[in-house]
Amino acid sequence: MAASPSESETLLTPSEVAALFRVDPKTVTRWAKSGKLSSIRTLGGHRRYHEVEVRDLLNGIPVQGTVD
Amino acid sequence: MAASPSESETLLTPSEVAALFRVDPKTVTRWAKSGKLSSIRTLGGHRRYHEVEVRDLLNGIPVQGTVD
DNA sequence: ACATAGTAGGGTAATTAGGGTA
DNA sequence: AGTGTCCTAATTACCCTACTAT
Repeated sequence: MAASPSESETLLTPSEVAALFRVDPKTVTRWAKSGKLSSIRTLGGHRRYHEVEVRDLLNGIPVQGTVD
Repeated sequence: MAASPSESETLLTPSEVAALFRVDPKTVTRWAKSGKLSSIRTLGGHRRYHEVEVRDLLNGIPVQGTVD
């Protein structure tokens, strides 16, 4: 049985994603707001990103249907 | 086991690469478009270059199979 | 409750992409 | 063929203060 993909996923902080792309953390936030990158919100409002999605993006694999 | 080369690599901005080669950033872009230099893209379309590859090129070590 | 580091938010300057040209 | 420069539009970086994460 396949569990929901939303669970058991390693989450990355904005600064970690920023380091992988060599951009500013604010830029990653901008990507999330634009819907270019899906994001989870902590109860305090901070964003967390799926590692698998980020790594796919780094490898040039486009991801679809991701709205913040 | 060889992991994806896109991971765990320090990336350089176009201007940083340009400074290392003492050329205009536009020239670095042309190298990437020609496939002479591999590059990844930010979600906004800006290019980032692998530092190790740039270092090798600076040392006269040719790199193969790099298509923009 | 306190301290440190990271993040959200808004606003402004600096880079970059892309085409065309010298 | 290869590089530098000019242009506009888009993207990204840095400034700040307040709030969250640990």
